[in-house]
Amino acid sequence: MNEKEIKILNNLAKKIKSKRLLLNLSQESLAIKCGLDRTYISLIERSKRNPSYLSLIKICDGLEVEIKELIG
Amino acid sequence: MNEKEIKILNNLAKKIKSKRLLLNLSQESLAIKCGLDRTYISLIERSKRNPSYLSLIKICDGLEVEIKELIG
DNA sequence: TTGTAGACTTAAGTCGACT
DNA sequence: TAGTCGACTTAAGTCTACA
Repeated sequence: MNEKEIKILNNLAKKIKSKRLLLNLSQESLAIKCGLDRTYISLIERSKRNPSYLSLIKICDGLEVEIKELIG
Repeated sequence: MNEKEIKILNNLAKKIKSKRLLLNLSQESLAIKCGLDRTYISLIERSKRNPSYLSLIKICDGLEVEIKELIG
């Protein structure tokens, strides 16, 4: 994983976390809405994981946003 | 993998393939541009794989499109 | 509430070879 | 040129538990 990729994941992480906080959701409640694991949400928000396309979509659903808002 | 998810991957696959053909690229030449394996491009175009976020970005780079064009 | 760690299962992604 | 297969390595994603 090179510098550019790390930056991309950092950017995604920040957006997910800020959207989650806007909704006043805990990592756990977001995880439940997404159908993903809480520890996994934690990893993503710290740029430790490169989520799959389908996982990204689940997270968008949980955050009630369009994918475009997370990756634009 | 449920029906909805299969549909999502089918949609992605179709868009990738059509963009690739627009550029007159073979799967192999796209794979080289992307830095991914040819057999993997083949799998994605047949909806057999759920690519990671970073892989999606590589594919967009190879296809010279914005991500929004593939997932919109 | 979140981070982290370890152990685990499944899937991503590579590679070589053949049709 | 593209599909497929098998074997392989790495990473995604889950789960329990604790600071």
